[in-house]
Amino acid sequence: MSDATSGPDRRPAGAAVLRADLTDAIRQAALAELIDSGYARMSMDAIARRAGVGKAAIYRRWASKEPLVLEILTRLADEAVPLPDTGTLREDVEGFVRHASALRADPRTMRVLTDLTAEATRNPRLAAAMQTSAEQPRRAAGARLLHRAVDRGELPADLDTELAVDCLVGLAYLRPRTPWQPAESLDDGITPLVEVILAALAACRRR
Amino acid sequence: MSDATSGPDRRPAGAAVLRADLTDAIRQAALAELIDSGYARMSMDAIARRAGVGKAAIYRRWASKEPLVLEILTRLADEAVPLPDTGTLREDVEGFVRHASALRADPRTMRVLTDLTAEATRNPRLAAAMQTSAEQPRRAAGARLLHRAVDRGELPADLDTELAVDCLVGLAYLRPRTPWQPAESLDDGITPLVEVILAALAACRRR
DNA sequence: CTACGATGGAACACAACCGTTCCGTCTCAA
DNA sequence: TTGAGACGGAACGGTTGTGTTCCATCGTAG
Repeated sequence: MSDATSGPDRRPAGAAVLRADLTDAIRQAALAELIDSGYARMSMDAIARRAGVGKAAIYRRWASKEPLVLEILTRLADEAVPLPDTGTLREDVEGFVRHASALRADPRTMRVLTDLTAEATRNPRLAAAMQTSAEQPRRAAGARLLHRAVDRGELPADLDTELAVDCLVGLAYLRPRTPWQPAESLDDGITPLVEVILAALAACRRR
Repeated sequence: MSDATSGPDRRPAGAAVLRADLTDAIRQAALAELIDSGYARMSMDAIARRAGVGKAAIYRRWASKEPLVLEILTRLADEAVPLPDTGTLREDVEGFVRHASALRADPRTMRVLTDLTAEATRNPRLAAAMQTSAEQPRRAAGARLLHRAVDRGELPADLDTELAVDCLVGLAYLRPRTPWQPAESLDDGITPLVEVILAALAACRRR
């Protein structure tokens, strides 16, 4: 079948091309299903139904659920991580914490995040994608934020960057990882938390 | 059927009682399935197969998968949280961190933890059970540890306990929540982490 | 204009799971 | 000794999912 049209004069053929709008509708429906049902429970039938397409249209583009989800995850990650750069460590940290608590306030994000984290436990490809797409950009943003502070002399020159990033990310994203119950208006609690983070960062010295 | 044997002289009947060893075998098999497949994918058939019992034996004890898992979770939680009490804050914290990093080193625990966390996003009963069984005991242990330190004067009297518990639990369990990749021998990294936690705790003052 | 090929929709065969129901057997409280 | 009832095992009907295949239709590159 592969060379059915081959011959002395290969006519590369007429038209009919994957419609980009459908490709997009499928991606959107898949994300919605992922949010509603989670990775394990989401079904190709439901995606097709939701997108208003035939299942064939999906399988023409992706071999199965996994590559579809991986692509969605990668695309989501490409939406940049806003990196605060206010000129002072305190305000940068505050921006970082605010962004984290905004994540927590969004149940859709929470579901996808915890869901894929769990799934990554059993799926190495997904784990790699999560690390690349979710963890690394945030750690990188944190690291840049810290380096600037070191340059300004707001943090010790012998800062243990790895440990400091752990602390920054860990404390800022602490609550987003425990989905039990309502996103209390963290605005109240942000200032003391920033204070604590600053104290912790100052203690992250090498050796 | 409920009063088929009722009458003037209700004979409370003969014998045949749920066999405790089977009940236990089922619980064990269910936990194994939960670890291997996760909540969403685990099936009653697989549990029965694994336990070497008929499905009827399971449904005689639990109405469905949910109450079965809830019971298992509750029982696991009853295995006490070891609460270090060494007499100094530093050593208590170190014990706390060690226990957390031991959890991370155990892939079975990691899978169940992340899995049920994700599931809790969609199942309020499970969320409540997780909070009661997983979160509260650890927070309570942390709070007691902190109160002792305050009494000894190792922490300020106006300690914001809630925030401090957040920091302690958050920093100690940071890595256990991101399952990507190998449990690096945290023994190396424990001392600096303890140092950071101590600094953070000291900064958790009220107002 | 033409014909290539993607389209939505439907149906396919196959598998897994659920929760129930039926067996014939065996255990144990009364 | 008796009989209520739990036991393993098997099968049930119904539902849901997967990935494939067929169709008549329609948009479009050549």
